[in-house]
Amino acid sequence: MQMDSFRIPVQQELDFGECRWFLDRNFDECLHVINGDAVLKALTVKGQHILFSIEGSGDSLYVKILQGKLNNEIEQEITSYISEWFDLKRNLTEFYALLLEHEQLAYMVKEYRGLRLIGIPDLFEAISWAIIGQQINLNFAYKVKRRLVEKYGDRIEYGDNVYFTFPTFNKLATEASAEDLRSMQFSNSKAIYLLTVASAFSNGEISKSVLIDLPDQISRQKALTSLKGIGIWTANYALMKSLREPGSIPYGDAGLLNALLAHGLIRDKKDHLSIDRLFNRFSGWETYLVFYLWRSLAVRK
DNA sequence: GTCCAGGCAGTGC
DNA sequence: GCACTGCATGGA
Repeated sequence: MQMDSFRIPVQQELDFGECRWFLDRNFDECLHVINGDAVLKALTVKGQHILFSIEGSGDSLYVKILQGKLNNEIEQEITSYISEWFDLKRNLTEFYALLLEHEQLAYMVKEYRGLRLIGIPDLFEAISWAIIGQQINLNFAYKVKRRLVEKYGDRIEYGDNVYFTFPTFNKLATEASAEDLRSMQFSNSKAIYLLTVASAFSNGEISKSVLIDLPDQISRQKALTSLKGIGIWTANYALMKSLREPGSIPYGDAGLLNALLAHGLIRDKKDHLSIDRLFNRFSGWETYLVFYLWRSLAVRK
């Protein structure tokens, strides 16, 4: 019998249930599916359409290939994708120590322990998702993303369901027009932003490795914000989710500000002093703090 | 009708 | 550099 599965050992503290729950949060997510204890995801790996499921089991993740052929190369690619996605290599001890020192936030250690900062390994996807999410509520943002993904992403059918991958920049750069995006309820400007970014990726002007090769966070930020439609929020969101820059705070984020208000950590949304002071206490862990604050906004069913 | 949502570009100092 | 203003698009 063919073994289409493998395990990824996890050395760090991980509560897969917490992560899985965050991946859903009652939103209409189209890029993965929660099925019982498992998370199902489609990816194009080395040109091959792969559908896999992940389950947490003790000190490892159990990955099963549901569609596509497993070989060493594919296993490596998927392993590194999952490792990035769930930030499996980071030791959170220091972050939890900092949280415990904070009166209003200490509870998070107990509540959310083992929740990893869920990332978006594909930089183009991270930026696109940020652009879609600019200044609109998340429910609507997920709807728009679904339309985009269902039209331009790769599809994999399995069982009674269809699974999608995020569209490639080449596909969007060559096949999508502003009018196409408008019909999916992109605003005029966002349609332009997305196409601009797609062609910037397409002509090699920007990519994950281009950014990684830059000397520091500031220059990465500048490289991103030089593109029309990418402001500080979008740039830092992408750096946080895709490059995992620990200090890339998505300043001005509506959810972040609401969470800070809800915890009584700022007087109002312009209380920049308190925000800076808080993040200074979490130096090196700023994005983890942002992520846990976002987590605090989501309500369990 | 009003307010808000995981903002951005432009302007004025 | 910063604060403020207009703008865009829906949803509650």
